[in-house]
Amino acid sequence: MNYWILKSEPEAFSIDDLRNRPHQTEPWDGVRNYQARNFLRDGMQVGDQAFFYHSNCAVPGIVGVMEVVRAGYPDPSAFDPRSKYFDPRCDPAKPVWFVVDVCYVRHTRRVIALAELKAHEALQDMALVRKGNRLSVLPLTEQHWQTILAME
DNA sequence: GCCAACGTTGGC
DNA sequence: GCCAACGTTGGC
Repeated sequence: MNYWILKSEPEAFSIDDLRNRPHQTEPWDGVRNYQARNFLRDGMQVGDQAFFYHSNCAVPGIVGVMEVVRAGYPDPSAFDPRSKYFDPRCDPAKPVWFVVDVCYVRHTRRVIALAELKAHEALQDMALVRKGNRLSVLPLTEQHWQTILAME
């Protein structure tokens, strides 16, 4: 069992959007960063738990919990000319970008704001709170996971 | 809207 | 392989 943080701008795709999807499940698409891609392709497994993080909004922070229900497979949006994530350099025979399917589990009881995460002593070594971090897919230790859950 | 951080691109 | 230019992310 692994733990993750997945970031999304709520104006593009929010925790409510995920809850409202058929089967409350959605491919986590559009990731175009190689390090994040590696986590999607090689790291994430069915049953892994992930926090949903709202970025680039009034109160950035953790808003919910998801579960990985399908492990890494090629990101269809990379091959779709109508998608905003279309990557014309990509060959379906040699996929570069990957997704996992995530399923909505629940909202956290409240937004656990980035400012609180930054202030928590036990989370100082978490990648999310380190300066300049821009990765949209981040691994978490089980200790970080439990610490954050206890902040609800 | 500003800007720091960081990734990517492409000339050389 | 270096590095300047440029684009993007995302907090504030």
